[in-house]
Amino acid sequence: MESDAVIRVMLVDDHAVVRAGYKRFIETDEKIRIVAEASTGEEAYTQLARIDVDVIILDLSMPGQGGFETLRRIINRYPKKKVLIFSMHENPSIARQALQIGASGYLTKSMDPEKIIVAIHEVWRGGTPIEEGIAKGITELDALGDPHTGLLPREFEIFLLLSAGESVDAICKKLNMSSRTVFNYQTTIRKKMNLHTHIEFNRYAIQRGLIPDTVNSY
Amino acid sequence: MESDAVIRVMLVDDHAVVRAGYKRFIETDEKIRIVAEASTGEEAYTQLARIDVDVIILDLSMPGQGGFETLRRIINRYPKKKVLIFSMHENPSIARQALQIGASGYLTKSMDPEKIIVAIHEVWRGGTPIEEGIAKGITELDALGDPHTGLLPREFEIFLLLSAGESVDAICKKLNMSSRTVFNYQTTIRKKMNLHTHIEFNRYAIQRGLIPDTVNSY
DNA sequence: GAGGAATTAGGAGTTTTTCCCATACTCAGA
DNA sequence: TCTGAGTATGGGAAAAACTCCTAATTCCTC
Repeated sequence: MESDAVIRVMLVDDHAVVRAGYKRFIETDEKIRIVAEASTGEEAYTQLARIDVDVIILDLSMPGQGGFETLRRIINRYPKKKVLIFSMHENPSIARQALQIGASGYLTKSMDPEKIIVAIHEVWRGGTPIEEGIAKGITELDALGDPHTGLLPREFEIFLLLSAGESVDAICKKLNMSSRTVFNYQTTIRKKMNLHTHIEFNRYAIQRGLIPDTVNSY
Repeated sequence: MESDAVIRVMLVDDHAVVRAGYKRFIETDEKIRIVAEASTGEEAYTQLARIDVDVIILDLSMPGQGGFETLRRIINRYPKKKVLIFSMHENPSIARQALQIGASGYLTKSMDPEKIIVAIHEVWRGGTPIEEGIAKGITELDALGDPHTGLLPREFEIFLLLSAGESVDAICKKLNMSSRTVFNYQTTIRKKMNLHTHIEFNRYAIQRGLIPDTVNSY
């Protein structure tokens, strides 16, 4: 990787409008070229087999197999590639989990557009650009130790899905795993967090901003 | 309003990157001009006092006073202005609510970028552009009516308890009845109301104010 | 490359839930 | 008073959801 080579970037975001938007923006830097785009995790994964990219810019909230699962698979199969999370979630717990899985950076959609370009360069140099507010939040979280911070990455992921009201069936389809596994995760989550019903899951998650409040947040 | 005048548009979206993105895109149509931008509802409202705009493109999910509240205020103070909702939520009941408050259209971020421009023109001509899938969902919702009015008194009572997060066990103790009975009620409620999980029970009940919102009520 | 953490899942048993009844009570109207 | 529609209650049997224990596999780290 020579320092003056062009960085080949893939954009993964399910909102075509949004993607089209920041694509133009990013391309104003001539050291960066968008060589691939995808609107689902599956599509992204397929494209990676054909197209050689350096940095993947990944939105976490996507239909189908979600952003976390996509991240996990990409990291697994292509450990050398840099995945830069570009999410609308301002939540440190989410960022923390993504970084733990192996993301190389975490940006939010509310940040200054200019900084995305800077971050792409930084990530390609081996850095880990994280939005300031988020970074601060993560260290605070680490200091506090909420019950959910004791969950393993996979447990946390399943916890979020359950909290959002997804059925075990839907989850095991989404993550391609046996229902037994999901049931087992559910049980350990219940024990670790001392939450009993799905409604309690939901309340907990909403209270900490881990999922949006479907009832009131619009 | 002459038909060949330029349409003055304001963008309200808390994600700067996203806004910057579709701003460029929309401006490729020379009949439309972005004359104002805001990243919060409050900011949008303030700007409206100074800047004359025809169409407001409003994202629903925003921090602070949410999108709904912003919509309500704008409609209230400036009933002549067209507000076009541009949301990532594919949910018909959300769209229904927004239109009921007075929005002039509902688009989602997953739709084809080209169509936004078409929709802006349509809204300015007095139309009500609504994404196809969403429109279909709304008519389905309207056809259904308020499902909980079809519950028998006892069913409704148990529905409320379940919605509040009480377990079947707790309910059968509280009401002095066999757990089988409560289970049976639960099943018929699920069928009558077409709600599957307890989280859905909870959301439904909170949305209609049938129970207090434990998460946000303090 | 041994040890530990994380992920996945099977077996076996328990609990919850559905589905299809049956019974009993109430109350309005013939 | 009888009748029948609507409501309230729950049993039996089967299915689905769930728990708990154990184990294989991979992956990471020292």
